[in-house]
Amino acid sequence: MAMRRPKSEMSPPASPSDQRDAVIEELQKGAQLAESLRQQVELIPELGRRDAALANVSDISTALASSLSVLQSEREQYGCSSSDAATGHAAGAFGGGGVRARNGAAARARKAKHRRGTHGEQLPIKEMLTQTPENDRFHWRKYGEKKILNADFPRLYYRCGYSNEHKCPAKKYVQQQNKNEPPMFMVTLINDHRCHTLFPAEADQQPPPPGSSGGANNSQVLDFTKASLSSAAAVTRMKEEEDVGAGMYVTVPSYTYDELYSSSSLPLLSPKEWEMQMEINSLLRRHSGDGS
DNA sequence: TCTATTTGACCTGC
DNA sequence: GCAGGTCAAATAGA
Repeated sequence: MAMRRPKSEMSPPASPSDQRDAVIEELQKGAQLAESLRQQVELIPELGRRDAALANVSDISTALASSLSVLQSEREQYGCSSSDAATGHAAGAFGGGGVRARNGAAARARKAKHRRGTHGEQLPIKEMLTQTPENDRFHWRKYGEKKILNADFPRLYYRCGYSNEHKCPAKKYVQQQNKNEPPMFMVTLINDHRCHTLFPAEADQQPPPPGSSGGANNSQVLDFTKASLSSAAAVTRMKEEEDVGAGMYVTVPSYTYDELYSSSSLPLLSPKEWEMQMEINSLLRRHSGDGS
């Protein structure tokens, strides 16, 4: 599946390094917004809501840090400025920068291997650092675990839970990066899902496809989609969001407040918190849409 | 009984 | 030959 990046949304011509610097700058602004949001969220009196909101903010920060990290590695790859203190600082502030640097060689080797398909074509790969590797709305089935050289933690291998019945090629590698509380995980997604149509609004009332996890004991089956989202609008928006973010894996919801929270199982943000999160999302969306 | 997970063996690319 | 990725039999749990 080809990356979707409408040309009509592209920025006016600019050198790649200029565009990259602009994106870095905007991401840093986003990081500052996320930090402001975190401070506000900490004032929420209800413990449950506060923790849930903090987790959301943490995810946003992680996505931003991951994006910054990707851009920084691109800079190095293209021989631009050898160091970027601001970027490094921002990434480090979220706890992922150093870890990523330490495992950079392994990641590059992994990427190089997977970019070649059976006929030498490049495979779509997305990487991100996150504290919640399971929370990406898809249904995954674990098929392997491997101790990786010079890594403190084993790598876990997942494939789409509908890989058989719908020939969905999506795979996901998850590797814990540190012993922090909560720990950070490097998530590598390979291939796009072809099973989007499995999650229409009515999916809530339908049993899983034949042969799938009808009686899942679900200790490792990661399926948040059907439980989390029930409105057709939200599901449609989710897919649009994935399309926009395909080039730079930043999965941040962009539904309206009422739309998403009409479903019951998601942690709640106040309208004000929601507004701030949407502002961050628009930054991310703008640059994932026109960045190169 | 059925389905998912675990884990050692095997395969593949470098 | 090594390391990473995948397979598949054994196992666990609902």
